[in-house]
Amino acid sequence: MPEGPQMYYLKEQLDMLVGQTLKSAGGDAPDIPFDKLSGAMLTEIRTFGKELLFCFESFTLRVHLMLFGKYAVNDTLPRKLRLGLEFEEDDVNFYASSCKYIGGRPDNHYHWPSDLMNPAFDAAEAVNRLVKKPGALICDALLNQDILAGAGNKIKNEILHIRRVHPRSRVGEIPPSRLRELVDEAVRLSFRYLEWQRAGEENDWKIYKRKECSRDGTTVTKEEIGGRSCYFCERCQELFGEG
DNA sequence: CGTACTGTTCGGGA
DNA sequence: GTCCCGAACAGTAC
Repeated sequence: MPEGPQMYYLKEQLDMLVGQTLKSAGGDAPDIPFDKLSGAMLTEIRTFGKELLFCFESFTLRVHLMLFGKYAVNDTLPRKLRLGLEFEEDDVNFYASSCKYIGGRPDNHYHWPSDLMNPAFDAAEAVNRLVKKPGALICDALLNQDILAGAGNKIKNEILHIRRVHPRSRVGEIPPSRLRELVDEAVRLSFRYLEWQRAGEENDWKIYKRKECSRDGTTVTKEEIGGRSCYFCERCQELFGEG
């Protein structure tokens, strides 16, 4: 369940842990001093893009579900435990995910204005980061977590379709105003995605994994560009430059 | 039952 | 140093 909005939703489901003290921690995640964590109080849960951050007074535990990560709240799954956190009242277990120990508070490790769902997100700054990669394919740049933390392959394909930009376009060939539209759309779609989850609704994708373009009915082209699957409409998405 | 996939990191070679 | 590629990780749906 990897894109930013899903992690944000998971944070909401776990917020009842804040204020609780860690009774024990375990798992096979490397480089985590499990024996030194007990007794710490969870002060806050944050997200940065696709990362979930358990913030304690003097350290932070970072969880990234990658492609196949699984978790269970007040429950276990029949597979190898990567990171298990047992609090006074509740517990949470992570499997097949990337879990790391970060000394200190997360503020020293993360640039919050890069995170699409953070109140501090700065769209103009994000456009500037894009502009600095003129030779990159737009479909790659949108997946770069240093540029837009939290954007995944679904959000990428959807915003390119909504804002009518062909995935093979080079960033440097796209007018900055159009880049700004893509960035703003990434934020908008992230929060819409969050609302779908809160409401328990299915995602209403307009191009991703569809057979026909939801706008004009053109057969959707599926092609691997820049190493990831792109779904797009040859008719309504504009190619900037030679691609 | 083979294939694809919401993701990232690492190492090697040009 | 940079860019690009493939491998590795690993669970489930179709």
